[in-house]
Amino acid sequence: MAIHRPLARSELPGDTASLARYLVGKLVVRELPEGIASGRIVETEAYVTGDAAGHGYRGMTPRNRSLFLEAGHAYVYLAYGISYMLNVSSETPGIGTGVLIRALEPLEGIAIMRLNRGIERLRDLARGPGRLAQALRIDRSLDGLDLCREGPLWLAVDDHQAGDIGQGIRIGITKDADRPLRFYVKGSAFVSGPKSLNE
DNA sequence: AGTGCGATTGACT
DNA sequence: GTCAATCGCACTA
Repeated sequence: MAIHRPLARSELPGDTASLARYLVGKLVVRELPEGIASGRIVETEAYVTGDAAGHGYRGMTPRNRSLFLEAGHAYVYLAYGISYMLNVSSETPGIGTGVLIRALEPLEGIAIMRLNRGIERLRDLARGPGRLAQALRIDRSLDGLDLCREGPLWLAVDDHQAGDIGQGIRIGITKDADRPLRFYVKGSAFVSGPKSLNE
């Protein structure tokens, strides 16, 4: 497998929804003591300015401060006391917006991911934000990390041709639930969510 | 200091 | 299909 070139901060689209679409087809690369684990992003969601569903909606707090970093930093939080969620901060410093990475197509380090998840089935290793974080052993210790440079976790380009990208409503939220801010690779078996939303 | 609630998952009917 | 698990944290007082 070729060396992974990190995404340059300068090439990230400036607005959150555009970044969410842009990240579909890019790579998430995780360096672990056992080796590299990586996957292709197949599903994202944007949490934009003025969005009641966004964690930055009510201003900065100890939990969400990473969301207010300049674009390309990790915001990791624990959902439902059970699952960690990986987000990429977007826009300019002081703006609390970001992109949730919801699903990956596993590429490298699949054996590592299987161990981290405790399951075998390839399709379920990183299909869903909590599963993805578990597969890559992502937790709050990675919160605030710069994802535009090599390190324990980063984003990289992929020369693979991305398939058609669909757009629709986000999963699992109750506020501002009708906004079409979810992006996914049409027809991918590695996308989460109900079949009716993945066509 | 107390309370209620999730950007989910997996187990179960 | 339904539903409980589980806990950090934002919010109220």
